[in-house]
Amino acid sequence: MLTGGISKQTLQRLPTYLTYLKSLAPEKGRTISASAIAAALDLGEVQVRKDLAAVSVAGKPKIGYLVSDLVRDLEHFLGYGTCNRAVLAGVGNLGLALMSYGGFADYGLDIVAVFDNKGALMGSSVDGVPVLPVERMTEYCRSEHIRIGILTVPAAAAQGCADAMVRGGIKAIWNFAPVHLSAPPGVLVQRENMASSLALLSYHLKQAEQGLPGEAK
Amino acid sequence: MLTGGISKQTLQRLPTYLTYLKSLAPEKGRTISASAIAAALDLGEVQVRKDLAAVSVAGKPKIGYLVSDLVRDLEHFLGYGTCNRAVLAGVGNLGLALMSYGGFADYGLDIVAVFDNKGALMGSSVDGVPVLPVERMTEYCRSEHIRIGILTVPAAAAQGCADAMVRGGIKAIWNFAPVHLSAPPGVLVQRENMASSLALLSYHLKQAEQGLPGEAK
DNA sequence: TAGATTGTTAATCGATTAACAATC
DNA sequence: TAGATTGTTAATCGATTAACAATC
Repeated sequence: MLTGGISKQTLQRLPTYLTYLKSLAPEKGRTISASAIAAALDLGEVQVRKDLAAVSVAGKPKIGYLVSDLVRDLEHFLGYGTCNRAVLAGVGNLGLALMSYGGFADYGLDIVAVFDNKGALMGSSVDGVPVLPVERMTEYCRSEHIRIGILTVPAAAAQGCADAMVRGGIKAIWNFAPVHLSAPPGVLVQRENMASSLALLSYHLKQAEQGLPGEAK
Repeated sequence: MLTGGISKQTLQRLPTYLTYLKSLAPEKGRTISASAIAAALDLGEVQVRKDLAAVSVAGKPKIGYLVSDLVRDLEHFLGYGTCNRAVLAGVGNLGLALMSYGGFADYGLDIVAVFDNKGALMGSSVDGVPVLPVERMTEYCRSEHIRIGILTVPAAAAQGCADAMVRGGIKAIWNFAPVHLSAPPGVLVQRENMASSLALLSYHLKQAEQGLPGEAK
């Protein structure tokens, strides 16, 4: 359980509810039951009710939830209104992909500067965001009060980059580099671990193979 | 617990151990203790021992683990030797990023064809991998016995693409599109959920803010 | 031998699920 | 009212951690 009484798992499911609810045809006054949401997202219905109860007061017995209220409460809880400014380090393929990917603006994330050490890029801009030399990152973060850093540099450069971010006052690092980073207490490192996901996929295949012809369960 | 007696969490940690062990200077006969690994990766030492015991016979009291044995056992368990051929659908920024990202070949993944519906791309190739029209994906997967599909198409196209993959006999889908996908039993959908990660980051910031000036914990 | 370190068994913790009470 | 649906309290399940036994 995190501070504030909401579990990590619940928190991670909230954006999924929101995306689903927003994908529904926006009829005025439209309602939906927890069971319908659960069926659409392959979740338990009690779990859906518990998750929603944590962020919304909306549910009405016999009727369900007013979709528009739920969307409003989820967006408010997740802070999709308030913009979090972020910097990104490492303007390679992955960095560029993230900048163009689905508009993080929808999620309240605003990438305001990107940093790299390839001289050729300096002074240029990507999607209207300036590209600056990494040496200036700490100073930039401090003076602009940036609190989120996104790391898409190679593994070998990641810890150094993270340290520079921490010195600049950054409190949350989204790490795409394939290494474990250490950071002082109070700084959250959220790792996007591609290798972990891949491990699940390939283990599943191995099991399915060996499990045949019996049910793969 | 998955089939085969290893928990999902353990499985997800294994690649992290492997990456860490490989990052060590490769001295012949080098050993390492569970406590040292735990300290380096911010894990509990009992957890490390339990995880390693699930995949390796290597540990010796008073001495620790022989790094080279551990690397060998982890690679074997994770199937990094045996190549899993995969197709990727959606040659946008993210698709390109994944193809160039850190060489998935190291993880036993081999992207052998990519699919898109932008006419301009047809017949061309990316990193030596041919770009084909999506209409041919099902047939291609079936005839080439592909079992892994990577989805980097826009949300609106994702379910249709996944269905085409399933018809082609694919058994594991790595989904980067921001939607929940449904798939028949026996087909694993592993979602890379960027919005979930962002939710953790921004919640952490919100808490840190409100928690001040007290300790953020 | 004594001590460091592994591996296992038992206890704790947290999250999910089931049963039920509340209510529109 | 009766029935559908929410929300909560209790039970279950799984993973982590603590205590301890084994061993080089």
